[in-house]
Amino acid sequence: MRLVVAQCSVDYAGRLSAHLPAARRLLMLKADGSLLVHSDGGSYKPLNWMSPPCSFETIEPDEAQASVGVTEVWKVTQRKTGDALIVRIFEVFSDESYDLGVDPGLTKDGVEAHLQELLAAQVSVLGDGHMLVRREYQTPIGPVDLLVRDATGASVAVEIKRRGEIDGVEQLTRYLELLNRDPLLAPVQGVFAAQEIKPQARTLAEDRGIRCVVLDYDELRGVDVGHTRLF
Amino acid sequence: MRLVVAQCSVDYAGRLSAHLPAARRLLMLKADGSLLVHSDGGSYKPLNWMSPPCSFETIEPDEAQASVGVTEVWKVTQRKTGDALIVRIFEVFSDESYDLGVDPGLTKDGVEAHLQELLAAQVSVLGDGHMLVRREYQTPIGPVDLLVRDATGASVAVEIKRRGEIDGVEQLTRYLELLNRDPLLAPVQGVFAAQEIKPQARTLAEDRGIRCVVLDYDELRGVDVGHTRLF
DNA sequence: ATCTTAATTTCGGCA
DNA sequence: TGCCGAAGTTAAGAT
Repeated sequence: MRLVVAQCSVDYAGRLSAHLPAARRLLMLKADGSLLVHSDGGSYKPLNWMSPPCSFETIEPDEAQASVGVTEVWKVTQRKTGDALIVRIFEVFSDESYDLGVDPGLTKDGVEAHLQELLAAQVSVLGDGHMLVRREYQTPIGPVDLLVRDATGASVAVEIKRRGEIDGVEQLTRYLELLNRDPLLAPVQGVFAAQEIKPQARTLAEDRGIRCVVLDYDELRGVDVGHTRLF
Repeated sequence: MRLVVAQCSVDYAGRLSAHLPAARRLLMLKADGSLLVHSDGGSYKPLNWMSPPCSFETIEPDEAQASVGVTEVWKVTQRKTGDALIVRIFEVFSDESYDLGVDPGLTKDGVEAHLQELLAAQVSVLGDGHMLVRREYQTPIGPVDLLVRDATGASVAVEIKRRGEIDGVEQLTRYLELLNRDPLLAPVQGVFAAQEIKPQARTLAEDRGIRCVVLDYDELRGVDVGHTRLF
């Protein structure tokens, strides 16, 4: 990894056009040729970048550029899409390279799959007497997160999301349409379960007779969590 | 901005849990206290991070940590959400700070809003005799991108996307359902316009009687563009 | 390889 | 400020 702190301007031409006027920035050049242009604020997204696979080359500035103070020009291009990133460097404050090796990678815990697992183990959260039929119940248009039977034995299709938005309601609606054609299952009730449900999604869901259930992750995980604390 | 290259392990506890085993990485500490952990590959997304606003503190390693070689512990916390990132440092290879100042920011050109603007000015692209009624025609469930009348005077609702996927078709379907309840507008024809339309989206749209139109950005922009070339 | 879906999404716009 | 939708989304999993 090569880290360059420099006064520079940046232009991107590809799926859109973008321009960064000259300023002091960090240029991060990764081993795969990709380039990130970071400022000293904002979130993790760079001001501009080029994703791998891409090729890096350094160009001598032409006379016009040199006359306005450009000492070096970087050109990073993506072969496939034709996207190009041009960095014009006016002054370099630091230029260091490091060998970081390959990263062993991240392990995660607590995403949607985990929510599904927890809810499957406690479908009674959805209502007294509910029983799990199957997780990932297969249909021709994709799997329903949970298929459940309520206390009366009626079928319930559950769509689980971390954040419940309109997309999820549409998805569940398509499943319900299909499941309700099956005489062995129909009538199938829909339940939209999420840690957080957006008002628009709730409105749409209820308008379609789909019940909304807000999930409490900590509660699902159990009171006596005993999960490792970091500090 | 402080750049530290170090052998370190990272743990995140917040909306989910995540762990990075010890390896050589770049730690980017921004002026707002936010932290990015980058490896020497992948795209612009860090392996792990903490978004602002957050606070940074350094902790002395306890005996157990010191005994396995931890020389320093960083703790970055977000007040609001309670998220915490813990970086355990084993060895520092470089530690440099730079004053980058505030970035003037990015200017963009060529996104969806621009497509809508261009198409609004040339609705005849949708068919001979088409006339624009309104851009961003308001409905109770959100604005329709373009409301148009065709050569016969019939209403046409246009949904514009950069990339046309199923979501967009669903969105347009909801609008059409609503607009067709209005006797002053009905019957309203739907047009799904995008630079690129995914096969599944096209199938769904056509199945619902929605016409698909592929937009050519360069063509909409006009032949004599005269846009600045980068190289 | 292509497509679908989630994301600690981030980011901008508008009410 | 909160909500909603787009993004040069990126990234992971399934087909």
